[in-house]
Amino acid sequence: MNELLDYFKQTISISSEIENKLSEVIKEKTFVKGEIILSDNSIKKEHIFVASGCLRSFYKTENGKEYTIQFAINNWWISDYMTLYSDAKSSISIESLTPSKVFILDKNNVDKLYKEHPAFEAFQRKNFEKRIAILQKRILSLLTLSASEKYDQFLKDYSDFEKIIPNYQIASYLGITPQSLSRIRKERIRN
Amino acid sequence: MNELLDYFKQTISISSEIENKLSEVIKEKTFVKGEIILSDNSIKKEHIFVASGCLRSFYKTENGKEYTIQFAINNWWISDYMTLYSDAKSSISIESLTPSKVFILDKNNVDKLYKEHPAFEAFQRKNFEKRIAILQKRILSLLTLSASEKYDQFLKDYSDFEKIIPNYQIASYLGITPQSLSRIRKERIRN
DNA sequence: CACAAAAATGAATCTATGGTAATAAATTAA
DNA sequence: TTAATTTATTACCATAGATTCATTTTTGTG
Repeated sequence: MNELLDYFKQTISISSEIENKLSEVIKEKTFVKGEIILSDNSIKKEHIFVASGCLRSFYKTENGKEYTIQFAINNWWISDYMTLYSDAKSSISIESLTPSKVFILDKNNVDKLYKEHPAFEAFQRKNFEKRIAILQKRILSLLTLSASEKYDQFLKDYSDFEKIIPNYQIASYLGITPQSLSRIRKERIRN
Repeated sequence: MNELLDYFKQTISISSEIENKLSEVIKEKTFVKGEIILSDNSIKKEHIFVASGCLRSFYKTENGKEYTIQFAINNWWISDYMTLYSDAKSSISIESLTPSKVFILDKNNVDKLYKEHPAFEAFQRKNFEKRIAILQKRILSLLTLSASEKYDQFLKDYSDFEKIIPNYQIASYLGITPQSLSRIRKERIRN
């Protein structure tokens, strides 16, 4: 059972020839809760597809503070886009918040895939368009919203799995402290 | 003289047949300083390429506050990505900060282009990768940096044309008030 | 279960940045 | 050039959210 192939097949038709090739380059891995999938000193250029479980990508400052870039569940991609697509050396880690199963694709293999199968390129181009819109929206949120409003937005955007994620990580996604988030939550219970 | 064609030709080879087709769908427009290129109630889905001058895209809240999403000069793209690529109705405007010359491509025409000429799709896919890395980087800046540090980053990222942009717009890009920016600048002169 | 570790909450300051308002400087228009 | 308008600066007070530190609650493990 390969959820990634299923995911592709939802949108593009895949010949058995392509399917075989894909199966060769897709690496399936499973992780336990808390396990690190990609560490911040890695130079690996990989695309990560989540089949099950919940993952988180985050940046860690010199003094140990963590900032969450993204959460991801079933059928989401999560990767270190700065390492993948720019020369900026980033220090992003990806960890598994729950037991998880992921499929990992090496950048080189994906690049080959684009060349050999234009349908993948089109597929990915559309994916990227969606991602750009999402990132843009997040930037606007960060610019315009208060802590409480950002939390609202988060609850809406991640309603599917908000409950799995510890509050201190939600706070690190919103750019606020766990204490602030706690205060906001308290306020809400009152009202 | 069509700078957009030159821009394409830097990366992909363009037959005279494609060139003709492109010339048909590329609309050249010039704007004076302060002119609005795309207004926030427009539903137009357009890609905008800057040939000369400096443009700015921004979001305006109900109470009139402006938040700058992006600046763009020569050979940059600037568009309302949320309108282009998601159903989220956004209220983004694009204005010309200087006299400018731009090329406008309708979304439909671009989509056709992808279908008919895979090289464009590949080209755009790579563009999008870069853009994703840039947006990711901005999100990290907004999450981790102080006002002063964000200003530093801005001066680095936009060093080419920092001087053209009024400070109150820089402030709106950083997510701070003009007064705060002024304070930061004063500090720097002192030191 | 019981203990240890991690996470969440709470309360008391502190501080960076916001808001307001007045003035000065710069730009634009006449 | 001058007047009008826009932008930038300054100062003073207000406040959202940070920081610090203690306490409680939850989660994980032998």
